[in-house]
Amino acid sequence: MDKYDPASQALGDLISRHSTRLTDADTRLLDVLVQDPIRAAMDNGKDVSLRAGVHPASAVRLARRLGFKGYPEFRSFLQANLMVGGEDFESPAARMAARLVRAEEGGLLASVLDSEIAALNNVRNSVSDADIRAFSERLCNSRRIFVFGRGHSSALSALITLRLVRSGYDAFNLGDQVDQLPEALSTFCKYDVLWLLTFRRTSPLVHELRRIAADRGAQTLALTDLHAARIDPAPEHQISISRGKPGESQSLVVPMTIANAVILDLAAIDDGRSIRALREFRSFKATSRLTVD
Amino acid sequence: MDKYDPASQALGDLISRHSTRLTDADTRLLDVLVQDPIRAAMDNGKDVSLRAGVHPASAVRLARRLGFKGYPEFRSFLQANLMVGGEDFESPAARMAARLVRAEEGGLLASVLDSEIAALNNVRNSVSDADIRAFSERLCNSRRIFVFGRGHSSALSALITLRLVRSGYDAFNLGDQVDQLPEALSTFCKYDVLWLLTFRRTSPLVHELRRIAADRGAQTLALTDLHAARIDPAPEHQISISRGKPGESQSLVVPMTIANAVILDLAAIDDGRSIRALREFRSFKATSRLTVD
DNA sequence: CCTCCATTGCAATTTTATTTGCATAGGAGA
DNA sequence: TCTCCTATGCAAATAAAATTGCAATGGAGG
Repeated sequence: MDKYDPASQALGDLISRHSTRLTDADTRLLDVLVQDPIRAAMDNGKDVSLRAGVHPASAVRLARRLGFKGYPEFRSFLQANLMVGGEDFESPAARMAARLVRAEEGGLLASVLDSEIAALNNVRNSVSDADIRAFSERLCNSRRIFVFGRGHSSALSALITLRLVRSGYDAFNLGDQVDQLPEALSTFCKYDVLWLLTFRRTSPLVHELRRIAADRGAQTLALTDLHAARIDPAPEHQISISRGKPGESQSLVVPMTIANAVILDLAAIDDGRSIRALREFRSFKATSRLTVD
Repeated sequence: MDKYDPASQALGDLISRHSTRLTDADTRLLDVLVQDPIRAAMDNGKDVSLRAGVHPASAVRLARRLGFKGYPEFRSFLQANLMVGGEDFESPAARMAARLVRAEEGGLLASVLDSEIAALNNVRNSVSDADIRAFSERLCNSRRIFVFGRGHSSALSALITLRLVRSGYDAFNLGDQVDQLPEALSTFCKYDVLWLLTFRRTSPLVHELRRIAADRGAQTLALTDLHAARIDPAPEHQISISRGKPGESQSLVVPMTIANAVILDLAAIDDGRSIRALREFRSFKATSRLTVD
């Protein structure tokens, strides 16, 4: 890595240009600032000066000496410099703006693609591997899995169910059998897992299902967006997707991708169960006359 | 007052824990915070709320709802979180090292996201706006639309059908009614459109459907990947996705995104038909007791 | 249609951060 | 030693941020 931290670099410039006029308190402050540019960019003048062992007034005076109107302006400078360098520091907002510009001059497809890509990138900020693992672990330890989604989400629940079944799990798509819901629900037990999918408005049915699951001790996993997320009592684990800016993807791409990650992780932790089931399914398909796929 | 250990609790956890009590203003704020965690950690409550388009008071209230004593304490939490989870910080070298380590020892979600994003980017090379338009024009001029997909694709065909119906088109998911296939097919006519979805292996059923459509003069649209068997006779229009290297995304994200683009384009060329139908559907949903979504 | 309740914005208030006037300490030069 | 000058801390003043009471809004349920 041939680059220095942009903050200390820019600050270094500033320091050398004013080096003749720097006092003792200034030096101690700058030490602290250079040592930890991140904290420096976040902390207020009081905290910084306390850490430097000088009076808050000295922080203000340093800022003015360096040519800023006051301490807040100095801190803004420090913050701006933190973001300048790394390509991964380009703010999501800036990235988004760039994409929007491109979308305007490009066609419809490009703009849809950009929007989905932006949404996927946002997932990095709101979902962690630990979330994925929490889902897959509960699925792995379950006896049966019930998946439920209405509206657009029903397509997703069907897909998830299908994939889980192919991975060797006893999965059921509750959306397929709304008329037999009572029958299915009456057998809920604490070894079962309920996987809810809900975005935007949350159907009362979802609440009812969650309540029943809670009563019978079944674990509930919820994949939702921030807008719809109001399930009570709270699910054992919930992944909430940030809704993004208006006009940004509200498609199922993001939840589907998260579901895919969960199912993939499941294969990594279930000691070959998924792999074996998939292999078996494949060979069955090859020898059977049924044209499934 | 609940305490959260910054080292182990992510903002995402926090959100799911409290998801039952999140209001609309909360959601908008959290969106802003999640989208740009770095700025979020630096900005004060006023700036954040302005960017979220809500009143500063709402920021305070969110912080309290999440269990902090006030906004400053919440911001401290955000800052601490950045440092812990944030390979973003430290020196650039350390940042890079941390990222490599993470990529090697898992980062499952990141790798899934990367793979999907790469696949979406590939679409730019293999699909054009003209392709999208070819699909949407034929759909627009059709009397009825029959959508068909098997296996994983059946989830996609269900979704496409649902969206077309909501956009005011007479769309039918043939996958839903395999047992009534003959009945449906016998009414095929030249004003109908058959939309086929097939990836990897192509089911004989698909060939049969295409043949029937050809016999009866119905137009056929096919959304496939390059691995799918050639359909004979060739569909009136076909979009073939190049699926990347093995191991790269074979999910439905790409075809779903293309379908979304088609349906979006449809709304752009059908003189308000889609828009009106969607509006009507929305108001119907609002006044009806049915909990569809 | 009305009532009740939750949510939100506004405005007033409190709290915190920043700035400045002033006084003192230490150092250089007459 | 005295004077002048700069740097610093202290404390008061000012500005900004955070909080809270209150009222208006809108939606759910009677």
